[in-house]
Amino acid sequence: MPRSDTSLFPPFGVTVDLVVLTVREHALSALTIRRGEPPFQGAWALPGGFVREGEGLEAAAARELAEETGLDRLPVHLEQLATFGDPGRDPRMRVVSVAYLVLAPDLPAPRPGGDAAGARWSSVGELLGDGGRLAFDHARILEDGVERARSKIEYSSLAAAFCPEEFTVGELRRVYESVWGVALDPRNFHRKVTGTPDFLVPTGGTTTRQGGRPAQLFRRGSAEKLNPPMLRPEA
Amino acid sequence: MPRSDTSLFPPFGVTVDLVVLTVREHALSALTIRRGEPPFQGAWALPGGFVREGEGLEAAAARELAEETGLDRLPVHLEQLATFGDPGRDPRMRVVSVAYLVLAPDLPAPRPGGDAAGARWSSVGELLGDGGRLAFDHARILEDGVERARSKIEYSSLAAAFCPEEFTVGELRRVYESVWGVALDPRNFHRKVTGTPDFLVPTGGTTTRQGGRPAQLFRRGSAEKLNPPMLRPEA
DNA sequence: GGTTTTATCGTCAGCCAGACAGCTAGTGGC
DNA sequence: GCCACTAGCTGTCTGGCTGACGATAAAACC
Repeated sequence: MPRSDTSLFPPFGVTVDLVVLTVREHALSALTIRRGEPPFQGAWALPGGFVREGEGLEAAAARELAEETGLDRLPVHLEQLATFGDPGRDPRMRVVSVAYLVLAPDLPAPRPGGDAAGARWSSVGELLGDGGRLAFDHARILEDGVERARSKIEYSSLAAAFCPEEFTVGELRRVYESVWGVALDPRNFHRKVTGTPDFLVPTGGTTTRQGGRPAQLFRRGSAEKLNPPMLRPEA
Repeated sequence: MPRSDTSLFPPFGVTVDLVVLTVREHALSALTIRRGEPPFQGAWALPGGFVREGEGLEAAAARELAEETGLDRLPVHLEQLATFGDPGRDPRMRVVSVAYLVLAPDLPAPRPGGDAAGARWSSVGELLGDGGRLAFDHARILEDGVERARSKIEYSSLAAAFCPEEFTVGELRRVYESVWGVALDPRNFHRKVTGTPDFLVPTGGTTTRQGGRPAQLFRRGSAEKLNPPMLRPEA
């Protein structure tokens, strides 16, 4: 079975699929599009599409993200998630899909592009519950993306990717609470994040957009890892 | 650009590549094969090969592992690592490679199979240093696999995958020391691993194969996560 | 028997997280 | 203006865990 004889091996289609997560109204939410064509016509699916000739995988993911959401030049986080290639996962042909995870701040309503008949944000609870039937194996992909996000904010500063450029400690705490689905003690959380060097940089400004006493505004600091990590309550 | 029109999109070759790690003689080592055919004929590379029609990705990885090493039915750990698909990474055609990570106990010498002209274990230090030139982008893949292994033994019980079925606390400690390249305090390590519930199960036996006072033998317990994690010294 | 090697048990101080009290400074109702 | 309400911020205490390291135990080698 010489590896160099490439003609003996079957051609695959290669796609990228995007798990785009944000926090909206206290709920971790994912971007979905309504499919305009078969298969799964009319069903909701993760945005994605075929990788083009001569195009890198991450470049394809960035292109699809821009096409589906108009998210260009926005400071979002994009990383490879995993690859799904079970035979039969796409009824048309053998397709291997490289999934990417995108973490974004709360965005304006998405504008459908490409072949999508619609686009919207839905809470991952609904998408993964009984009601939401995602096309292909996209429920599985979404699950993996959600779990990656949940575990990654423990030991990295990635939670700030869900926040606008300037944010308060309380807003950051509500991100953690929404992603993990738990309540955190505001005082201990404050001590933790302000005590980690280079995690948050005060901008000097304050805001009262959450009501109550004015809160200091911060920007993301240079620290990328959280050591020791933020502990997720076991509950 | 309708997604359903599959004929417009270029065909890709899809391969799996394996980062097979073990601990030999106090050094984290990886399995490499010598390529018998162009491109990179005569160079060392990670084992791998094309995914077959109708074959799942993980199944392809398991098949290649068995072909290259005869590692069948052995209790090794296998997980997907990442996918590499830069245009031009394979001079023959557009190839997307799904890398898998395998953690195995110290094994007998590998027996080359398939199209390999040779197979051997080399320490990752040599492979990634100046001397070792791996074919394709395999150095990058190996780096990612090593980093995954290093971080994963922090918070999971995966380090035991490098040990034989029965092992001592000291042997497990030497695994951590070899993978991280640091020295750990034997007393604190002993307290940590024996104090974590369901991590180690005593078999009742003892051994002196490491010299010194006889040590208790243990088997892997049911715990898969280590909470709180084993801390890697920053040095 | 003495030395060496490795395993195992203890002790102690410091750091950190969880629990929780108390105070501050805005908004909005009356 | 006063008062409730909300949210931010500071501080204290305690228990658990880690790192540093002393001491003992049981084998092999000389």
